[in-house]
Amino acid sequence: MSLQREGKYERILDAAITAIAESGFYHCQVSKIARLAGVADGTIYLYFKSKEDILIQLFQSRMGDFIAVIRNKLAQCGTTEERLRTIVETHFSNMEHNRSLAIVTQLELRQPNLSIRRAINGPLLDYFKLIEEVILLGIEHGEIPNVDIWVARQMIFGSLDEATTDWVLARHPRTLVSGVEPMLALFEGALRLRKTEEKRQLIPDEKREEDENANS
Amino acid sequence: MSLQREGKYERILDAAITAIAESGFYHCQVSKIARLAGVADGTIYLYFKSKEDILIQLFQSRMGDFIAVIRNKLAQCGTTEERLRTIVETHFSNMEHNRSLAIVTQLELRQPNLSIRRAINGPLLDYFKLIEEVILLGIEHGEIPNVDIWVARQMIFGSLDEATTDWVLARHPRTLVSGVEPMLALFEGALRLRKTEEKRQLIPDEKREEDENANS
Amino acid sequence: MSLQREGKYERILDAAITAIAESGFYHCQVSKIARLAGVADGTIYLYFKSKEDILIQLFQSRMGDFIAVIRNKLAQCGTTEERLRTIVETHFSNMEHNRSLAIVTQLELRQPNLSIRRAINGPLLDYFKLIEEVILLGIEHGEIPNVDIWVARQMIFGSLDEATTDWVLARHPRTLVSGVEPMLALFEGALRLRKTEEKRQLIPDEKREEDENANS
Amino acid sequence: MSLQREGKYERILDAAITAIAESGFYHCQVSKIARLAGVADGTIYLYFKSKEDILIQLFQSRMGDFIAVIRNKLAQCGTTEERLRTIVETHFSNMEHNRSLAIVTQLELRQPNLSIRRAINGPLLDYFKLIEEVILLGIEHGEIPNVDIWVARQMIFGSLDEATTDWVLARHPRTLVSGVEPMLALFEGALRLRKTEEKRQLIPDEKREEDENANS
DNA sequence: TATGAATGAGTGTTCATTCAT
DNA sequence: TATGAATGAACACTCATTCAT
Repeated sequence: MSLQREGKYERILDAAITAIAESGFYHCQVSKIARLAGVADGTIYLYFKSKEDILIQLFQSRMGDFIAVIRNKLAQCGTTEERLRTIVETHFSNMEHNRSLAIVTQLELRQPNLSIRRAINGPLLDYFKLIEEVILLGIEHGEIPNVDIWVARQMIFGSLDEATTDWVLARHPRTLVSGVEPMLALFEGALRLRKTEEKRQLIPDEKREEDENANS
Repeated sequence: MSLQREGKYERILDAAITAIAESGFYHCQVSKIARLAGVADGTIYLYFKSKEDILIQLFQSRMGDFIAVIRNKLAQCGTTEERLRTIVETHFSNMEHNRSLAIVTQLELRQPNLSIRRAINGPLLDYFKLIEEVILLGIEHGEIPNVDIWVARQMIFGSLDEATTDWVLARHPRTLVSGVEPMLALFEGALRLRKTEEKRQLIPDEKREEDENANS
Repeated sequence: MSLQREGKYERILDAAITAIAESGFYHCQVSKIARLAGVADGTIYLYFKSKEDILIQLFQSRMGDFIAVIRNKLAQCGTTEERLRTIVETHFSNMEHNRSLAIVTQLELRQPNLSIRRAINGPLLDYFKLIEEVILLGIEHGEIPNVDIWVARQMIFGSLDEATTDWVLARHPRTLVSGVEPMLALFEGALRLRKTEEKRQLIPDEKREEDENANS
Repeated sequence: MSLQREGKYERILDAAITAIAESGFYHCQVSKIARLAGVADGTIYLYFKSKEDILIQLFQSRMGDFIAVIRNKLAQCGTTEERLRTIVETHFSNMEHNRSLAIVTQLELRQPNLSIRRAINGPLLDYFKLIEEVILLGIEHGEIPNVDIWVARQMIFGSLDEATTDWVLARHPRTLVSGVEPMLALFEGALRLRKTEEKRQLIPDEKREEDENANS
């Protein structure tokens, strides 16, 4: 029974992603979501308080999953370079593999509606914190000079977000993941990332100077 | 501000910015805009085809002004460093001095609605092109290595946009303009900007004037 | 314009009486009232806050008229007997001549709904006060012994009300006005009404005693 | 009150009285009745055809009890005075001791809904007949002059009903039973009741017993 | 141009009832 | 009998747009 409940809950959420991505939150009728989910209109209200609540739970659930995945991957990274790469790669590939969710995230969730904003803020701030932790760790490890963490986070998230929106709006035929390397290069430059090869103590100082020259 | 003298068109546009910033595009009634503008509901439809059309013309008009201002300022810049500074400063100060417009721009214009998107794309692509030109010029002048212009533009616009959204949503008490310097530092790092103070010592005045002419 | 407004207001009220009498307040759709009134659904909401508000204004308006009529007639009565007759006659004939309004009054307005109750109480209490004033005047004039005014009012209104409900529900084929004389006889007995022939000073005391015997 | 031992039918009926008295018939959900009764929603439909049927059976059951009680008490009365007193006292005390039932009876049962009306009519007409029998007996016994029985019944029931509604709506802080004596005085006056204390002095005991047998 | 009363299509939500278990 | 998740018909109300003045 509980399994069926969960089944319907997820089906409604998936249907909502598709429906909202197609028509936008305001133009998408609850009955359309119900039809896509294969349930009756009224059934929606056994799982969600209101139409707005669908949007909120949708974001909290999917963004929660997303952050959990990134956190797991980050735990296995040894350097800031790897961590940045993990964030960019996971962000882009996740969005690319779930275009409807990306549309909802990039467009529909930018609501001025207060209750929606409040509900969205939680998971979003988690993501921000995660990015900021990576920067802070880089500074502590001496990989990054003392940058303004807040602004650095704005740059990283803003860039990923804009690239995703660009892709969602199909302003450009490129795949999202094709932007991973150039984006990473920009981030490393912006953060003056000192590649941590020396940590492994295999690389002589001269080599490092070459790298720095290449970067400048 | 003389309510009687300004054209009704402008008054309706200003009223729309205020009203939409307050309640969001979908929750803001045409009659509210009319009331704020001091005109009858029907009058709106003498100047605008539809409610949607208000949003579109609003963005086109204000974004057009914004781009014109930046273009003017850029014409007077001699270096990529100055040009980047101009963009960041103008973007932030414009948004900060017109919070309602910023709210509309940052939140309300992210509509998946196709006709709105199409109408918004024009001015936005102008802005993108403007940023890309600055990067391209930097590359041509040897101030910037060969970066992926597309991705660089995504980073610059995305960062400015995210910082503005952050400020609009008051996630942070800082003023927007306080982010100018750190943001610029990041951009310069990301673009591996070769500061052109030395350059000037290498290039004769005549040459520099040619560059400036090319930019104007 | 104001005339047209009033025209529609009244038309909606009349339509509501008919529609509610037919189907009951809860089963009667706003669109049915609109159709009967010859206006669009939305027009209703230019004149009334809500469906409930229609019921409230309906009662306040019609009951107000009713009380005004009775008050006028009472002002021309010289004796308690005449006043009681006026109340019974007016109550019955008004109801009989406006069956739909009677249905609404007798059945639909008995709502436990608090806001409806509150709105109804005003005019109803006016009517109660009017009845109580007649009784009080009778006591002051020595036409009625010292009865419990509150309970006397309950009896008078309750009897009129029940007779009206009986008639509305067609439990009996009699006309309402055919009940005027027997009802008056009951009221006069209940109130031990001393007929005020003596006031006219034409009738000797012996006659009065006969009357009293007949009444006992 | 042992929730487990009472039959579910009775528990549902009691729950319905409480729930309907609180929110009114139309605003009271079947699921609320089920919750109060401690049964599942579906269980209601094992005992009742529909929500409407609950109201109908509720009235028929409770009103049937009420009439049976009055009939029993009336059988023990020797005079019309006693019979009237019995009706008024029982009516008021029953209502006062079961306020929720009174609310349902006074407010919720005034439904124009035909099927409800029809179902209610049965027990109500029984009550009416009972009152009319008392009046008729009074006339036959010479205690009451020849009054219009129909109208007299309307007066008696209407007065009791209005007093009860007054009390239900708390328009007055008095208890209901405090109205017994004044109400009785009014009824006796209205019916020109000839008190039978003297009568008993005229009639031998055997005769009185016959009367009582006739009544039972 | 300007008005604002009137329109009526459109939809989120409720809740009595059913039925598989 | 008993359950309670699921159903889906039904409806009050909103608001962008029109048009007679």
